[in-house]
Amino acid sequence: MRLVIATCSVDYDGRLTAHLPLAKRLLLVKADGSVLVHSDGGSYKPLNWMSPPCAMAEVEPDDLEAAEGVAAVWVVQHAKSEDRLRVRIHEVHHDSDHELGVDPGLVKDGVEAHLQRLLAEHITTLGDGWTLTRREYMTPIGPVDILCKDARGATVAIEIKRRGDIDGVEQLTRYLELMNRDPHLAPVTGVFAAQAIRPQARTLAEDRGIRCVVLDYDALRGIDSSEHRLF
Amino acid sequence: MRLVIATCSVDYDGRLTAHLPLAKRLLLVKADGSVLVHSDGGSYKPLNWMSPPCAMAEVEPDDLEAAEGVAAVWVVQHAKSEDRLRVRIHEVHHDSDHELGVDPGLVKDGVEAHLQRLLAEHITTLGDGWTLTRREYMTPIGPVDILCKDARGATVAIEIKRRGDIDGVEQLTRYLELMNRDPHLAPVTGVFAAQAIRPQARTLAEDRGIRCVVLDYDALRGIDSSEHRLF
DNA sequence: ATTTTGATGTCGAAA
DNA sequence: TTTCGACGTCAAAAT
Repeated sequence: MRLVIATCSVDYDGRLTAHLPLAKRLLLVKADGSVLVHSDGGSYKPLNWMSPPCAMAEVEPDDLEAAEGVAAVWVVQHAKSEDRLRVRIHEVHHDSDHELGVDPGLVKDGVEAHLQRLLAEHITTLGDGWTLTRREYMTPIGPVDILCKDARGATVAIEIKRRGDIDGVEQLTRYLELMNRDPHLAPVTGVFAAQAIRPQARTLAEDRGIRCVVLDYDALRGIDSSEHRLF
Repeated sequence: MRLVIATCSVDYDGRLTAHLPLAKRLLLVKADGSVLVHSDGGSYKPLNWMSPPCAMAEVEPDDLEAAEGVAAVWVVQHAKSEDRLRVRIHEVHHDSDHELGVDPGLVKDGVEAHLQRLLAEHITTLGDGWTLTRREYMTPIGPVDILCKDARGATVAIEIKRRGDIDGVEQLTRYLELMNRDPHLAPVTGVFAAQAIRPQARTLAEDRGIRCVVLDYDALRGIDSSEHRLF
């Protein structure tokens, strides 16, 4: 990985045409030849870039560029398309190279899916005598996370979110409206379960007669006997 | 902008939970406090990151971390949510700081918009006697780029793309189907106009009776008297 | 290999 | 401020 801080202008031509006026920026050249142009702000998206597979070549500035003070020109050409990037470097403030090796990669915990599985396996945490009917119960407008029955045998639909927000309550409400129109299922009550429930979401849910449950991920995981240290 | 090459592990906790095992990576700290973690490959998207507004604080490793060889810990906390990033640094291989200043920002040439304006102003390039009805003609499923009439007075819908691809033909087809169900408009024919049209897209379009037109941007701009060197 | 779907999407414009 | 759609979307899963 090569890191260059340089005063430069950049032109991209491909699916669109874009231009970056002369300014001081970070140029990041990765081992696969891809190039990122970053400014000191904004989001993680570079101002301009070239994705792999591509090749970076340093060429001599032409007469016009030389006259404008361009010291070096990078041409980055995509291998499979006509996309290309032209970086005109006026001044280099920093230039260093670093050997990084292959990255082991990101591990994403599917928290919502995991919560659903844990809660389904321990449905009695919602109340004694509760029984699981099924997970991912399909309806015409999408799957209900968990369908179960309470101690009295009444049907309950559960919506699970990592963060309990208004839109999750709205989603559960739509399911409940639909299911309560089905005489085989009605009456169906709702449970809104999340690791954290925002006050507005709680207010809305309770106003609609939906019970709110805050899930303790670690506690659920703790009582899960099948959890024998997977990683 | 601070550039650090370090052997580190990273944990993100927020909308999801994610973990990066110990490896040598680039840590990029921007002036606004945002942090990007990049490996030497992949796309322009970092392995992990924190978007502004956020604050980065360097804290002492706890006993457990110290025992594992952690030399320093960065905690990056988002200002408006519970999202946080924890970077455990084992070894620093490079650390440099650079003053970049404010970036003048990206200039995107709105080529498609420009093409639309130019073609609307020179609609007769499609045929003598053709007349413009309007640009951005609204339908319930979106705006038709240009609506016009041919020499015989029949309505024509034009879809304009920089690159003529299958999906552009599908889009125009949807418009034509809809408009031809309207007795006030029907019959409506279609023109698919682009700077370059892929063979598959041309085949599909012509199979559906849609005329394909390759636009010459420079020629259209050349005949445009209003184009008096804007930049 | 191709299509569809989700994203810590991001980003900008319109309402 | 919120909503909506497009993106140089990208990337993974499903077909």
